[in-house]
Amino acid sequence: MLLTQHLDATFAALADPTRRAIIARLTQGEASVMELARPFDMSQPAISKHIKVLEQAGLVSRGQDAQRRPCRLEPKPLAEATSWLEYHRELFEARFQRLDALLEEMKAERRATAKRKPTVKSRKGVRK
Amino acid sequence: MLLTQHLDATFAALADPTRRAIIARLTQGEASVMELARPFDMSQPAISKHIKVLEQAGLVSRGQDAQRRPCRLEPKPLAEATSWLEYHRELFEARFQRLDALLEEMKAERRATAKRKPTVKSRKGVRK
DNA sequence: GCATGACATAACCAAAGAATTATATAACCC
DNA sequence: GGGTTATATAATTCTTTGGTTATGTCATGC
Repeated sequence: MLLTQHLDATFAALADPTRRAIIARLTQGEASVMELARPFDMSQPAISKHIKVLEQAGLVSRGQDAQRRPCRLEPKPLAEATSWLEYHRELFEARFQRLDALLEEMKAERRATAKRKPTVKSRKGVRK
Repeated sequence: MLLTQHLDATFAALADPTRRAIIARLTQGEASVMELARPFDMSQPAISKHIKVLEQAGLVSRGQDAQRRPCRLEPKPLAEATSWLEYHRELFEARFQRLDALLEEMKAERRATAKRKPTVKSRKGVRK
């Protein structure tokens, strides 16, 4: 599967509060479906479905322990999601620093050429 | 709004490839709806809807420039999402380190009490 | 004032998602 | 083997989502 589809599945899985709570629980170690279901006011099949979503997104994998199917957290998709966010946040920050630099530059420029002519029209929204 | 609802909205917004592409574009600076729409084989209203989703999640805010409504990226929701992921990844890692320690401990124990009696039943899936 | 360009809104549709209840499966325990 | 426990699957319902086309709005520029 492509990275973009991974991310689709991962972010979609993370978009549900029940599923995030399940993930949070699983950071503390493996748990069976029943254990995961306990805190929620929700039917067992509903929890099973949530787990299936997490599993299909690769966020969770499962073992076998008698009748139990213990769930454990898989770090990779979380890492991919984090990585996407970090990467774009950095791009954005970099842009901001360039903007800062540009603003400084413009300020200097303005000092140099002060009051040559009035600005034509004030436009809100800085455009590239 | 509660943090959990923020996260619902943010992750849901991030779960769509078109919206992630829009975000990626916006790391490079503001853009109008038309500019954002250009790369996609999709109607303008479709893009407007995606932007509305991003806006309602707080990921994007908009200015006014004549008839244009330039979009810019808002870093806060991205930061919140990243923070949630980082936090839980750390919890998970910590757990892993404890598990490592435990495994070491058990290994030592096993060396000390070697072959006292055979294990009762092999159970797959480590339970807490 | 009127045509144009940029965008939003409305009405609609198909597909996906989140829940339910009822039922099946499958391993254990006596 | 039969009851119990853990979990999965099926059928159903309701809502949300992601797209469409058609139309409305509003600022601009001639």
